[in-house]
Amino acid sequence: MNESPAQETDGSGAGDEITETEIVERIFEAVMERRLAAGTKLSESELCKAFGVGRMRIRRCLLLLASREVVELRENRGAYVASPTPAQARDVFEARAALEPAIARLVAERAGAAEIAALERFIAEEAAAHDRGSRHEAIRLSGQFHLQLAEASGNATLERILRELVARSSLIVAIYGAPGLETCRDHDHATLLQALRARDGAAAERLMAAHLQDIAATLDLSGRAPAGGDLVAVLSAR
Amino acid sequence: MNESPAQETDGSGAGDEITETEIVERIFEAVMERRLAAGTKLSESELCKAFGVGRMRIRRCLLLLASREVVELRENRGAYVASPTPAQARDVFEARAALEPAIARLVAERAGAAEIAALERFIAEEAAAHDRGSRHEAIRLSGQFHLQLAEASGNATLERILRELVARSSLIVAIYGAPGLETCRDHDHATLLQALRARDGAAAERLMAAHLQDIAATLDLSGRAPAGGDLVAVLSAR
DNA sequence: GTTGACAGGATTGTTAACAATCTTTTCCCT
DNA sequence: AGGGAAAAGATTGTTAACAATCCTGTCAAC
Repeated sequence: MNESPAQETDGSGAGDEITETEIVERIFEAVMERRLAAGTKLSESELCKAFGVGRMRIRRCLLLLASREVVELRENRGAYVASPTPAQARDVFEARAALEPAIARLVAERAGAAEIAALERFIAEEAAAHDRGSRHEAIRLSGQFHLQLAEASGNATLERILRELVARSSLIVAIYGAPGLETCRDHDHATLLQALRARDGAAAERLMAAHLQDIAATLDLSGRAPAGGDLVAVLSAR
Repeated sequence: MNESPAQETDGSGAGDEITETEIVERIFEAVMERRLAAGTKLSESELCKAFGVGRMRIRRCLLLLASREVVELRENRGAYVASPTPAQARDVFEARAALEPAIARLVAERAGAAEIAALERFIAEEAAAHDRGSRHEAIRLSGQFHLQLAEASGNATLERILRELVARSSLIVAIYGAPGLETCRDHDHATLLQALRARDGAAAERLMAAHLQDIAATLDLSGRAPAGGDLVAVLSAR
């Protein structure tokens, strides 16, 4: 119902080529910022037009996105933005609970002053967006903070893994989260940053664990998956 | 120099189709079992013949393997089994240090008796292979134990992530490990299993962390990456 | 004898057409 | 009028040919 999911800003000019990595990144961002909702169909021809590339390139991108479970590939049906099941939602937050406290500790112990300063600017933006009431911006920055932290850890593998988990978390919170609580509490981020500034790895680890648990606690995973779920179960429930 | 890297056992019969997931899995296993060494070229035509599928299918598989950094795709040069750099090696073991203790705790707290029994059988096989002196078998089972543990955690996301990390670890140990210490000490695995049987999550977590640290300690990451590395640096070193 | 360029062969990357499947519309029958 | 089957259209999956790049072996020049 919206316009093209992740459109080019330059009007299909015969300018420079876009890299497949950039396309994947663009779709990742669109998912994280909630411009692409779970279950949205990603038609090949539309994506070709949107990015101005051939079909093969798009198919490669969709395969890459599917390998990270951000999109779902259905046989002869096409690509759809993933709709995580309750079990998958639990898996994702369990994985984050394992990874992110360790990441926070790494950052506290080894990140440079410049990187921590960058995180501080980030939090300032986040708070400003929140006060300003720009919901999309707040959601974007909230997720981005976690990614920025992973980047500051200096571990490319952890960063890549977390990118996947954060994108999927965005879908999960949209589906199972309480309405209105779609962003991390910026206070949590600020407190965590204090521990980082103090180089207190143990505190950073603990605060991140608590922060993730708070987020997971706002989810209601009791029901069945809404999108793509069992229709008869949904209808027979009332 | 060897025969085909991961050959079909049924002689190219017009039997049943092989799935792309299975091809990826076969190559993953070949890497984990050291039948495919770091830097080995994976030519498309050879893989097509080996698995009896078209080129497109193979290219998709190579892209999936590249997305997990198990193979490296060089522009116009083809696909090669990845040769992790020292920095990547550090990243991989840092990620494992974050994930696997948490996995061990999950298994201790929630795995069924049947799954723990399966792990016990595994360790028995491992010890037998080790005593028997069948090195390949020992390496295979040693890595497989960690995967089996992830599977027993009941978390599909953690399992998938760890599969990637274990495969890459196999390459890393082959490159940077001390010769002869290419397998986990089976005693570590046995001790860990005791903690799992006792449902002692904290102990399992601690033992796994120590186990991974032991493995990482046997690596020598001081030099440059041998395969694909900077040749002048290697030569000017002596 | 060694170095450089050049041509031939092989391999990878891309494009386009074709085949198969799914979705939607239309039309006929009850 | 409602339901269902069949055809038309659209979308995805696959195959094959083409173009571009790289590697190898040969030959000439210094």
